[in-house]
Amino acid sequence: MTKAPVASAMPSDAAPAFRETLPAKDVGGAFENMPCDLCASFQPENGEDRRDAGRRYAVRRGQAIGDIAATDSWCASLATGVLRIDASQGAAPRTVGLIFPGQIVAHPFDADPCGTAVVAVTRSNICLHARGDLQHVTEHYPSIRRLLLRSAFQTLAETRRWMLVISRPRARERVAAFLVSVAGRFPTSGHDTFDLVLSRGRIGELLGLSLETVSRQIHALAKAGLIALPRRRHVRLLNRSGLEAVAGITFRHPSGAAA
Amino acid sequence: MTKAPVASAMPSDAAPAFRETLPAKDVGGAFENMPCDLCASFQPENGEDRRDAGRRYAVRRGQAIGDIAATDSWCASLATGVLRIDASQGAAPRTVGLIFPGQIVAHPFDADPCGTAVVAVTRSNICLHARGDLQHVTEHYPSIRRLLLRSAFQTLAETRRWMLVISRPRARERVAAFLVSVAGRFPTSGHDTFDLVLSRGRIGELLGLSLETVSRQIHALAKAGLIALPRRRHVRLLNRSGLEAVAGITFRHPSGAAA
DNA sequence: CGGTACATTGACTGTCATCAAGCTACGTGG
DNA sequence: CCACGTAGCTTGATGACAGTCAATGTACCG
Repeated sequence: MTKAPVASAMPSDAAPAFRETLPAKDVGGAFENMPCDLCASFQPENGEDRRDAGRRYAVRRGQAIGDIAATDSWCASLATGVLRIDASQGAAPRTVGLIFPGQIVAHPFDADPCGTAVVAVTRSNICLHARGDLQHVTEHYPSIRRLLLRSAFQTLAETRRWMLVISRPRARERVAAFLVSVAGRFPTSGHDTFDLVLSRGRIGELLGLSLETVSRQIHALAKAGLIALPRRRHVRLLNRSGLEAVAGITFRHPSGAAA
Repeated sequence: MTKAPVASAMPSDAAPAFRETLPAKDVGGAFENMPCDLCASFQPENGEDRRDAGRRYAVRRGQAIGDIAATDSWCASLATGVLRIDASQGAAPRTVGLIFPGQIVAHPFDADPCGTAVVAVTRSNICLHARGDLQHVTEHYPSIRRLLLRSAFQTLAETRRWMLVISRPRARERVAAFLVSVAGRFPTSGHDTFDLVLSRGRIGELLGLSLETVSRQIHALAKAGLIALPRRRHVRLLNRSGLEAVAGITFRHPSGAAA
């Protein structure tokens, strides 16, 4: 959690457009004014000032949210893109979770137990509340506070569900569970083809497998006719229920396409 | 999360003594009036009514907190004893986490994603906030609210740390990490001997190992001179730093003995 | 056009799950 | 108090599976 390379663009006003940490040309205007879950819950009729809403940023692939926030305490709502959570337990950082659009990711308020960093896996648009801002908002805005608390417990429950996946003895089941989980996350995946987002190595980290095993299992699932592999990082579901049967779990996400 | 066998003793007043779900003779008076973390944070000087504090219960071994609360939404602070969190992802319930004294355990506010139950591993004393109570308290008591939010993120961080442990390829490391973790939890363990709390089988669930492997690894650690096994479920640390080295992690818990 | 990061494939070894049998501790009831 | 039953634990043998090492292959980047 270094705070060294501060994002190039610093927030200056509260207009609801994504701030840039990218060259301006890379920014699609599509997400400007798009309300994030946190901001959408502001209730002006209750005297809540919309200008206290978080500041929006476009985040580069590989960029850490912590660097943008430039404080040790922040919270963000993900509008588009995918983030990953890396935990560095002393040694090499390992990916321990993913954040998909609609989810809220909060960085521990006081102490960071093991050094976790939140990094953009793809180009992402976030709505960020930095330290002072966040404190002020959670004190005075019950709706935000509720949402944050609820999100925390939801994330906790999901993490526990992942523990069940990871503790499976067979690699096949874990990989299948990962695929089902990611597939269920993409609202855009009407046509059953989706981006795997992570490299084989990072999938391995997440599942507690070696990258070779991940590769082999993905291809084994393809040979079994459950999925197709149009590109290296893309998967098409040929038999979703079959895949869920292998995974032993049906992931159902509140937001996004039904699993 | 069945709500069938409601605890025998129902809360009736707000006196700060542990309510009984046990025959009265089994109740030590030692914990009466002992403040739980949640209640201790009440600030009467700010107009917070201490009578809104949670109700206290002594919980039998094997009893589910959900049965006592008799609602689908509650939160409890553990004074003494150990609780376990069981997640039943469709099939057989598996233990996915432990709760030690000083920790707060909250049951999801609205939806329970995978059916998790919180069960007493040993005889425990808890301070329980049930549904309506909880909502009222979190609305009107900033200190409680803060504590709850903080606790949620802390638990999340710990759960993520467990993911790192579980995803280790070697069984030896996982078992060692479990021992180090439990050892660090007991404030009473000044003499380095502690109760393992869980059966081999449940440890296996938690670590994603078979019970036979757990047994073998524990004995292997004993043969290596890192621990001694005075009784089946008791462990004495002979070489804590050596054990931590095998585990690859030093667990440090905010409350309880230093790791 | 070369470089780099990622992915695949193969061979081999170590570890762990599984099956199976016996053992210990503990509680219950005769 | 002892006999017995059960649940949990230990120990062994075996085979499948996943990690490791290594080499090759492929896409994407400048």
